[in-house]
Amino acid sequence: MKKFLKITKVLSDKNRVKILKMLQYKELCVCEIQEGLRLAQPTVSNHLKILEDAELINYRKEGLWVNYFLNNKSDNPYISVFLKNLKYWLEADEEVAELVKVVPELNRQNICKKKFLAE
Amino acid sequence: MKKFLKITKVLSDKNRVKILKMLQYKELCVCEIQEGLRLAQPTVSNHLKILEDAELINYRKEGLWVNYFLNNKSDNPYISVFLKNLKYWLEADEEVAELVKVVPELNRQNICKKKFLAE
DNA sequence: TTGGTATATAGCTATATACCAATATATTAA
DNA sequence: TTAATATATTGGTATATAGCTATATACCAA
Repeated sequence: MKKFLKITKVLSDKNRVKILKMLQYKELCVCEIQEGLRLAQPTVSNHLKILEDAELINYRKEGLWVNYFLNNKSDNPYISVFLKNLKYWLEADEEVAELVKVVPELNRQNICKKKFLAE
Repeated sequence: MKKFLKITKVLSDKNRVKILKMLQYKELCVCEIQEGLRLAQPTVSNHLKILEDAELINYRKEGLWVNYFLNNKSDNPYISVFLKNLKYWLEADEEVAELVKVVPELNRQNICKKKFLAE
């Protein structure tokens, strides 16, 4: 029961679901997700930690960047079923469609450069 | 997105999931569910309202009793998929197994009589 | 080492929610 | 109508959580 509730609770937040939808398209680092969601960086990091703790996503480090990706190979049935369903769920959602449209264009160098230039 | 989040939020509470598992076996009135969950009656009513608002369950009135049942015929894919999966999910869960074991024995007359005699 | 940058953690606040007791409502029987 | 009973609603409290700012950590380059 605990495992099931953990997944449903994690999936009951709009921004976490959005992150999962973004990650369907490619591995993303924190700043790219932040750029997509327009949230404060610690807020994004916290959501990622929650998703990772629930084993819905994993990450690999690449220098300063931390790349997050979907845990599509989980042997937890809740996780695999949810992730599979999410692949086609919410595709028609306006907000999600808007969001994933920009995912291919997200570029960490540009984003970080933007931050730098903003000062 | 709203519809999806409503379902996941509703399903992220242990007692609400337990109610759905109980209703797999038969239609139940509020006092029978209360007897199974050992919660205060208003708490149970509130959970039922939340489940009904999310269209995961429906009810029909039968005199003083209100019988709740699963909305297995929903055309909302989130609802139908979740309810279908729940049919076999959590069957091995100890707490759920313990709970559903008593469902066939729940008897509204006895429960209400118990309440009466308890005074 | 030091400086710079991406991410993580800590601490706080505002809001949401699960629970209960008390009360209100709805239905039936007398 | 009045009494009895099953359920719903209201109001209060304790806990959980999503967001933020400020700060710490991790990693790379010079």
